[in-house]
Amino acid sequence: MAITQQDIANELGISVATVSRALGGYSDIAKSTRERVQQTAQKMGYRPNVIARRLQKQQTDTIGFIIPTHGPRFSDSFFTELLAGIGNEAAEQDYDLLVSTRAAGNREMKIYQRMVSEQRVDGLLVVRTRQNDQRIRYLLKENFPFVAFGRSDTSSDYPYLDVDSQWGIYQITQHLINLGHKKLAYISAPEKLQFARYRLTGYKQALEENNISYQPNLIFYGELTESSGYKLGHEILSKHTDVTAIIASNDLMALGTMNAARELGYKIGRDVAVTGFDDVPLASHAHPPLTTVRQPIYDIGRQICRMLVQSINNIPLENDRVLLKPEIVIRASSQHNKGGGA
Amino acid sequence: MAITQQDIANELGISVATVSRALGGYSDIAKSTRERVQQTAQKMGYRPNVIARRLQKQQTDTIGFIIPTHGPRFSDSFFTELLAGIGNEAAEQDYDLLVSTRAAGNREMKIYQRMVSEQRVDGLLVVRTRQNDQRIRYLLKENFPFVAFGRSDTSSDYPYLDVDSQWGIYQITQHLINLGHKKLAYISAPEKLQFARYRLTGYKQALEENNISYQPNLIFYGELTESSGYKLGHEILSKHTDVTAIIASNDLMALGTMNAARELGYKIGRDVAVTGFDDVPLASHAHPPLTTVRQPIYDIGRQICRMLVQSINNIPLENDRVLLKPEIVIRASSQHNKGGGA
DNA sequence: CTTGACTTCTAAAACGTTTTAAGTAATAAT
DNA sequence: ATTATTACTTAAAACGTTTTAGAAGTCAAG
Repeated sequence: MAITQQDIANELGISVATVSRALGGYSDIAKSTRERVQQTAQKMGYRPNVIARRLQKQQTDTIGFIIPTHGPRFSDSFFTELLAGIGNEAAEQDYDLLVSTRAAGNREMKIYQRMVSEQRVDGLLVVRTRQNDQRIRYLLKENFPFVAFGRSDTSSDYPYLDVDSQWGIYQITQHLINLGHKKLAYISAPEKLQFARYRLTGYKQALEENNISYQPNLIFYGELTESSGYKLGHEILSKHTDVTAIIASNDLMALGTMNAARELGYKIGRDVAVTGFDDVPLASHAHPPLTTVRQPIYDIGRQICRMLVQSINNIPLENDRVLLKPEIVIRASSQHNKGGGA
Repeated sequence: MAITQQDIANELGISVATVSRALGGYSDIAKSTRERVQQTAQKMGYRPNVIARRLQKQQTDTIGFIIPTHGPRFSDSFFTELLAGIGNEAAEQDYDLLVSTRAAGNREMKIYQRMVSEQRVDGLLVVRTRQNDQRIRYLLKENFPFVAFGRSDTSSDYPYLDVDSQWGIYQITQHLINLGHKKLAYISAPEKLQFARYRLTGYKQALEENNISYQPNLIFYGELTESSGYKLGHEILSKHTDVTAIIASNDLMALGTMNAARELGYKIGRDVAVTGFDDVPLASHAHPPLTTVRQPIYDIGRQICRMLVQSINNIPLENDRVLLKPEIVIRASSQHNKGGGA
């Protein structure tokens, strides 16, 4: 059986209250007593029981993070990196991290309700915000602490951090147009994801400013996976042989597209330009290296975690609506182009 | 404030004990009472407080999983997939999943000690087992429930699941030799990882059986990342121009190597064969698709989680040392070879 | 009418901690 | 010598649940 404060108290012939206060470093305990308690605790190998502490303190010192997976073979290095950021920051702040993996859908809300109503965590991290996001609606209704990575369309305010991906895609599109591209296909994230909107808007905005007409049939919707990018890449390049640039809304789809293009005999960078979003480590090592919009994923993880901890502890956030400017990373997948085939 | 059993008891004029037993479905509660309690609980929106329950039950219904990261930009889709398996199985078994991210090293053991001694979890999952693994030694000493993904060299027995990667690499090497390769470089995982040994042994074994002399200078040690594979690929192909096949001990390094090879003007599959290990989704979409050894990562996650839950509940495992035969997946990265250049 | 069996319910203890409110003893001030 | 003040300690309550041990009531059998 584990050693408890009671055991220490018995050993020293004092009360548990004194033990608790001595270990807690309260000033109303004599220095000598405190030291005796600490030494005995050490000697006996005392370790606090966190569950008991949590019950008394009515807080769990735990934050929850529900990873939205899609399908069993869920594999996205974006999330490992984000998780590393969140996990490391949580550890530094002395918080435990409770992780659930759940596909979006009906049973997803059950998890959120469980976390909140059964008081499993003190706060939640919400990622991949969606249009009219029911998770956010729920958490706001329950007045439960949370921080989101991503804005939402609900007008209500809540603390979030987001990357200005409209600006990012705008810049990338502009870059491609500057290179002479006129037929630019766009592979979007699923429409229900909030960031899909922003990115598409950035694309449209760049076209408009350059007097290139927006063609809805050049917009394709993918699932953010490599295999989805691969399929759409094939489709785009076989149906629309005049397309000279493909803008994908994440790196995984861009990599898939690159593979499809190569398979069809295109030389990437020369015959067709491909760009992504995220700058996962894979992007810089792709062949050719992928032009993309860099999100500091690890740091984002750290920062949303830090914001959440502050929010849980009622420390007002100096800025509770953070919008980061991403960085455009030009690499060979969008270079060497002499003007496309239009 | 949340509704407690006390509130229900007051509402109905009965004792908390009755409420608890009614909700717990005990048979010594009259059917009518049980129904009244259930209805009232429902009506009042009662949700159990898991912390209180845990304190009383002296168990957390939580399993811990410490992800060994390397460096801040940790990004490995292997772990997302494993995590998805573990997370989904844990949810099915009604367990919470506590995740920590920590680089191997000194502070790593602190996390394990914390989890165990402060009773934060009922059991732990250990992955990436190492030689003389101190985590395993510690858990065995503490007699704490755990299941490892991977064997270790300690003779002591503990429940584990592992993939017979010696066999896998042996098969892959044999396959390459059959294609006519005679100079086969090998990119190993860090030597301290237990599986690095097994895989290297498989490689040696295949060479030996085919009377190809083992050359220590064809063995290279990488960090399991793409960029590490990329660097080593460069090194191998520039230093050893007679090498016609490169066997990497995971897919990420294989992909990196492929990029290096392509950059150096090699046509993969024709000029040089490259193989990996894992079969992450990326492998099949690489260009050319990567020959590799398939580990069912998601299922492994599910299975080690299931084993752990059984072990926590003292249900004897029918088999507590599972060794899975991996599957060899031949793809284009090792085809079309006409006999190498030796 | 007693006994035993059975059904249904509950008071109290327990889990291990922190907090509250009060107590004791010594010292200083009046 | 009484009263404050200070320094230290602690009994008891609290957190919300489950479990233990037994009470109270009903019914049937003897």
